Amino acid sequence: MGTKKVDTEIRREQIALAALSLVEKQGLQAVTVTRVARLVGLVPSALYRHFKGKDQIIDAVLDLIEEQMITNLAEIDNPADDPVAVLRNLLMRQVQMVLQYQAIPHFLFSEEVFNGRPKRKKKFFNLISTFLNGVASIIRRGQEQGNIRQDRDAKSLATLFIGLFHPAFFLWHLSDGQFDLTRQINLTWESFVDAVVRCDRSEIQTLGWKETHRD
Amino acid sequence: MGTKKVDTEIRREQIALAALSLVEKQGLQAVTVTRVARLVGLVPSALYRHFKGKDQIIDAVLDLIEEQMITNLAEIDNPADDPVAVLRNLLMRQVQMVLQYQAIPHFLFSEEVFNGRPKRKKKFFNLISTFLNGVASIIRRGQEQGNIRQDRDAKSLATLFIGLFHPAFFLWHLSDGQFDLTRQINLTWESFVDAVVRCDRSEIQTLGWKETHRD
DNA sequence: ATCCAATGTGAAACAACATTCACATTATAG
DNA sequence: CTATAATGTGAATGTTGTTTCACATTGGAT
Repeated sequence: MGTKKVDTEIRREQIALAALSLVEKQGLQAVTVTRVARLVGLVPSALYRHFKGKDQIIDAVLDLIEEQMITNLAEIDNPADDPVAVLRNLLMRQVQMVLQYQAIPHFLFSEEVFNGRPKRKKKFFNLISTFLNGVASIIRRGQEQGNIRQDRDAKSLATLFIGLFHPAFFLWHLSDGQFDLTRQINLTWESFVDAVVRCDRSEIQTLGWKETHRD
Repeated sequence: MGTKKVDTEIRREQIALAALSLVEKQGLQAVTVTRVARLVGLVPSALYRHFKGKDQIIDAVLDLIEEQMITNLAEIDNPADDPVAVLRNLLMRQVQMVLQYQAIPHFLFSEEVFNGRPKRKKKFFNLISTFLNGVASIIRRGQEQGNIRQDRDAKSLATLFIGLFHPAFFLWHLSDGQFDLTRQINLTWESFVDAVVRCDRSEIQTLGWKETHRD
């Protein structure tokens, strides 16, 4: 049948987006060459004009996600703002991003994407590391400004920050949306602030607390 | 070839364990009827004497994991102990468990296990919920005893607790063991204590802090 | 208008799997 | 010892999915 010819660059994007939407609605196993092709309005073999194989389609989807995450981080990290507010903002962005692209937790919690593909796995690990470093540098700025306690390693606080949404996403994912994502995140955020911001802002101004709070 | 006959109950366990070890070493996609059978020393079709199909083999593996998690929780929750110490203990157990059964994060971060299998997904969600409730009840005890601050919801503190190891497991999983799991967990644990235990034990004894620490 | 490269098609190859089934072997109860 | 139920085997079947390839069509450059 006479399907209009479309430039390969556009087709590549269409294909990646189609794959992404399949992941969103039906999970990763739903991504078959046949289904993606049908969604784009092509015949399976046509995809091979634009991608060498299915693997590269998956890679393209990962690239889409990577782009999103990097953008999120970059747009938000304004050195002028209060670092704690920046973190709060970032947290909300992450939630929003996941609600918009439900495919992301599918990928995050999938393993077939990475297994037996060390290169891809490494690339994704690097992405996460970048994100983690970004968060850590925001925290470090907070520590320098005295908004965030200084007796804790910035990087491990960053890991704690990830812990705010990671399990929440997981539970949300597992419960098919039953779990109240926004509410939970708001609650755990408060606890994060408890842990990270100085105990009493009015009393102690510049000092961290060293070991006074522990026995 | 004359393979010795073995009672179905024992075979079932052998098969489940074989599947588990496959998941550990090569991930979920490595679990094929053929491979499991070879590992047990049987022919693929033989498995059907003991399981109705592949799905039930996966279910059996999930049961193994479930058993471990429940046991972990039950063995540790001794009402006589300091709740904070119990949590610390539980955290370490979780780490130990994951180090021993690497299959667990494979399952936790997998989706093909659950997708299109609402029943299994629900069952697993219930397992996690049970775990979460167990943690929450430990926390609640701590709040009653005054070891844990009372101005936070026990359940959301439990979610925060999960956040201590969940992202760490993920990073560890993704980095193929590069990520220093134990170290990270120890660090985030300290922050968790910061967030959850009263600010200064010597000063405030029975009271939680209400809203004094925030603006 | 013609030609050529890019894009699209349909059929077929093929590989990996799960599952079934008729038949073989083993263990054991009687 | 023998009958019988449980367990094991090998071949076959059907399905699903990826990929290849020869051929067709399209659109634009000349």
